[in-house]
Amino acid sequence: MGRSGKSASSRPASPKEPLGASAPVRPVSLKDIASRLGISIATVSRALQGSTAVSNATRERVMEAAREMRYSKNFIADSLRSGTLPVVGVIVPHGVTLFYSSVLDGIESVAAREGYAVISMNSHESYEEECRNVRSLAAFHVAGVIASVTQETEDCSHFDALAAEGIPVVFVARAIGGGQSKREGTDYSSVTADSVAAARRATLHLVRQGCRRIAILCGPGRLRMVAERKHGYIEALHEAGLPVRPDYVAYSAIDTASAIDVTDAMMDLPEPPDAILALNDTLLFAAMKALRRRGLDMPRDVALIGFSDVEYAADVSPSLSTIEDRSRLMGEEACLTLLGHLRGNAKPIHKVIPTVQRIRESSRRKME
Amino acid sequence: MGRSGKSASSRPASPKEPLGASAPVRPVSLKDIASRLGISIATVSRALQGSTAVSNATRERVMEAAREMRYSKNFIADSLRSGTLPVVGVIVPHGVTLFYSSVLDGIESVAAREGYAVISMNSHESYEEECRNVRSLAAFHVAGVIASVTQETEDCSHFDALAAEGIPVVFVARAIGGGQSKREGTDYSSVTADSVAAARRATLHLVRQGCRRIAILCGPGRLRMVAERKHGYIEALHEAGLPVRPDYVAYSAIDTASAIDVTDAMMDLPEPPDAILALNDTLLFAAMKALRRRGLDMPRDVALIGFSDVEYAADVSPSLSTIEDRSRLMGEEACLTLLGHLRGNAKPIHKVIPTVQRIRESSRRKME
DNA sequence: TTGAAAGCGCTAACAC
DNA sequence: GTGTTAGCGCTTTCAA
Repeated sequence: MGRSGKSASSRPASPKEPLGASAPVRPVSLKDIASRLGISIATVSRALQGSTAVSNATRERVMEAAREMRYSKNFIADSLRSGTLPVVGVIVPHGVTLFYSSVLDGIESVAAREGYAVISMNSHESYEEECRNVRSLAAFHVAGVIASVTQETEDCSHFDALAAEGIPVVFVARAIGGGQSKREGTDYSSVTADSVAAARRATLHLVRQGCRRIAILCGPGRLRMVAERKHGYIEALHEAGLPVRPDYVAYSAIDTASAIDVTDAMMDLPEPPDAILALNDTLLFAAMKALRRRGLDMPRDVALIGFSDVEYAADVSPSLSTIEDRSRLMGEEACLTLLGHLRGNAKPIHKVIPTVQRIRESSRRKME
Repeated sequence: MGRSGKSASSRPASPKEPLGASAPVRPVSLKDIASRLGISIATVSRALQGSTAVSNATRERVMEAAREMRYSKNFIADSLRSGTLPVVGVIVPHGVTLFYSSVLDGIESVAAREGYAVISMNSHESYEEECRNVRSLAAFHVAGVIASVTQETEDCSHFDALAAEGIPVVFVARAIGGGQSKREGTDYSSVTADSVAAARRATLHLVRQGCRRIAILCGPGRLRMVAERKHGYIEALHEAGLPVRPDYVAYSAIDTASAIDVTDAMMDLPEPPDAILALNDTLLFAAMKALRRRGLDMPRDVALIGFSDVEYAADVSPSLSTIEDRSRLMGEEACLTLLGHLRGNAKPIHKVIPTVQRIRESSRRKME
């Protein structure tokens, strides 16, 4: 455990604390208030809870003493009884992205409003670490968990341990199975983006711009989200009566260099694409760079649009058309869903959040 | 409190739980193991701690039973005794930036390694909220706190309440007073960027590129960091024998539209700048946009460099020269410093982290 | 209206 | 080597 609280708990009351490290003093407890007022701990507890079973006079005295002594309730003691901390646990696959930090922000704001704190953990896209995180949160007896699974995660059985202890789980952004395709295991609530619709709409936009050879630039990943976006793309091509060409469906590792290579390879085809739909911001910016290097004009030679939450997409030249996930909203909704479960609603809920499409210079050939 | 744990704790054991919400069961405790094995709770506790005062046979039996019964230690009970949770509290002024999310990531990785979880709170640049956050963390009895103060925060006395309870505090990225200018209050540890050196180096780089009319584009904010960066800029001008012209020191709100206006105003001067140093990424990208709109070439007409952690700065045209804070490292160092305090080191430590300068097309006129 | 006491899970001091 | 017990701070019966 590496607990060092030890040193603080066994406060040796050393006479000469170095520097401003003023002697650690036990925070005031109900006992302190009680003994000061010469009444019982139970009465103090009741008064502080605003119970009507306490005389006004007593309550007043207690309240004032508490204020004066700067009493603050010890959640831990409380939690030992109730079995859970007023804390929402969050697991994200990688924290250092605008997307996840705003999901987190959304969760946090709703949680804070309801008196819950947020413990967040990072699985770094590792299934093993995700399992560790789940165990940690269980050990902390958090009230509930919101998670975005890793790319490696193929089933959610490791979350069942939480459910077994009565800790509700909500998946956000990345879910597994869920929706209709419920499998043997527990069905968990989820809040996800409407990926199919988003990709379909973006593709149809490109069609309306006059593009006929529309490519899609995907990351790797077995994520449902990727499959859904591809599905929306294909759906749109069908609707438009355009063929689905395998050589226009490209996969790249999620780094700039790889994505540039993959884009170059597509543009080297005998019939290169006249539009690209990139599935995330790294791919989007890399595609832009690759096209510019080849001296191609966007959107004239190739129209470009991609999923991205990077605000600076609007500032570059050409400004980039993007599809934004409403990440903060997704966090908020996930937390609201969790709070619902915490209040007793046991039925899983599946929320689908629409995306926002921002058409900018990189894909606009004509006014729509 | 809005505690809904209630429902979970008073588990009504309703016979027909809807769906997979398997009946919430109290997690196994030492007591369960003890009674199963017919030994005392204390022995189980000792065995699990690997105490030598237990026979190997007993230890084995306990270990196996624990594994089998999927026992996991209840931190809360433990913490009720020790007075603190194995949790590091973090307060950031706004979570939704690459900078703070990587600081957080750095903190988290070090904390996790030592068995600590991380509770993060967002002050949204509001002094009042920061105070609330501090109180919450105190109420949670976190082991220690790492904070980045808001722009409004002018002193740290609200953190003294933590120190008074023996909860160590470390400031990261944004500190107050500190260093030499210690004031009456407690002196807290800090981990900050070497802002003076960073701005000085960037300015000297511009000088070496042949720029003589170097402007600085600042955000508002009374942050020490801003003052330091400006100081480094001025220092460099002095060194280079260049005058400090007040009309080249511009202030803008931190949004693209304002920054574009401010940049335009500078470029409308009779003697417009031939270089701009932007103090954050919003200002940097906005300046780029403004200059491009005026048909100015970067770096020929105006050399541009700015503080930024946005990786896509490398992908735009011209690629942008940047000064990056080593945000993740700052988080790691802050957490290490905190752990040091947790282990008993009471002396405040002030770490200064150097920045990384990446010269790209927007400011490179010649090889250096 | 108030108090006394039990108990949440765990550790540590003190028996034996 | 193992058991017994007290106690961390709080809420909640049960009595008075």
